[in-house]
Amino acid sequence: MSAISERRERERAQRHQLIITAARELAEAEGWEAVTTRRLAERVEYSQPVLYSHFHGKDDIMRAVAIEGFGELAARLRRARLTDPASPAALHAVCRAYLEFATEQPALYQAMFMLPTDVKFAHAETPPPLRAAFDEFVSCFQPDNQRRELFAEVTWSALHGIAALTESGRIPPNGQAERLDFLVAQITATPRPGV
Amino acid sequence: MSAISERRERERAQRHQLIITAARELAEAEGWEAVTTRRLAERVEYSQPVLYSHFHGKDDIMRAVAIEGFGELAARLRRARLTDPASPAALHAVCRAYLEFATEQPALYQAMFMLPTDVKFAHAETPPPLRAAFDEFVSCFQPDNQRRELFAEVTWSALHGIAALTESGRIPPNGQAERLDFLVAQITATPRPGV
DNA sequence: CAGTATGTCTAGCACTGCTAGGCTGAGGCC
DNA sequence: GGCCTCAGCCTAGCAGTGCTAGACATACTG
Repeated sequence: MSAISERRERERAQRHQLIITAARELAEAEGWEAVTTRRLAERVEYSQPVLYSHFHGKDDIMRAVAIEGFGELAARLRRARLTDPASPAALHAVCRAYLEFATEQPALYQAMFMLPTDVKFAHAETPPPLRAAFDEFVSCFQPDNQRRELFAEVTWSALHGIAALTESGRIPPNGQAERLDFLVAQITATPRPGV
Repeated sequence: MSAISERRERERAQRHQLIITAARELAEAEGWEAVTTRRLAERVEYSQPVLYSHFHGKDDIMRAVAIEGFGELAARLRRARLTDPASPAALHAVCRAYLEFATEQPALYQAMFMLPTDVKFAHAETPPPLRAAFDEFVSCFQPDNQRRELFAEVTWSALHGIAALTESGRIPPNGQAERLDFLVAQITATPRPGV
């Protein structure tokens, strides 16, 4: 009984992950509007109700995909920051890594940052990987900087703006490098007094 | 015959606008997911197919709402810029006006900048009001600045990031003034050499 | 071997965007 | 004035959506 239920739980966990992966792949291939419960069920070779024995609904599946993405993003930003930890270079590397992440996996990025969600941000229940990703931005600034969090918040916002407007075709995709260079230069600049 | 068809055309135009306004109000009151063709038809007191004699589909109605918004946004940014045309103050005023616009009319802002659209941005077919809104940002920078467009693009992106992440609850709504002040200070700062 | 519990599926609900086809009433012509 | 035409509108319905109730089968338990 113990071994059997263990095996079942294992299979169940595998299927749980299978659903998440299938949703993610389908979204990446054809966009989130193509991810219907029917198509997803067909892809994992089960009937629709099986999805609902693992998740509360489609939103819940998308949330799971998003959380998976937060972990990957945090790892990627960390790697970028540690590759060149000198102050301005680190920020530049992290920002570039962020934009690359958004460009390479647009559907994943959408689930994380663009589609409606009830994942808590900047809150006690914030998923740790999400907090970790944000902290990578914070760590790019000097520890004695008392406004690091503000710096990080605005940097992240600006990157998200660039990523979101590019992805939806609202700003042209070329010239991304110039935008990145300019953004980092200004964020690390010393503001002229009296403004 | 002429007078009659003129009256008809007038009524038709009125109804066209009525649909746009109803969609906008409904979206603002209950969000875009509540704007269904049935509810919208009920609201304008016609049957569903009438909507399709004015617009190609729901997307087309949302596009019309968005374009209406571009005009209002452009006017608002222009007013803000001209109120205090001195260089850094103008940029600050325009940015604040942009964020206020996004906050006060979240559904309209969504239709303009967040929901999928096929409106052309930075393109020959770009709706003039949209181009005008962007030009308000460009005009905040000195005419001799050869990278004005880049400045404007990044400024706009950063504002959009702040607006989008705030609206979806991904960054907390308080502290918006600090973000605005910081952003404008950095955009107008002189970058330190050699970065 | 009977009974239970678990897991899965079929079928269906209420909704979505959208459209085909019929009806009605007003306009134009003799 | 009376007939015909036609534009405008509506009812009804299609295919698809997320989600669920209830039947069924399979596998474990006493």
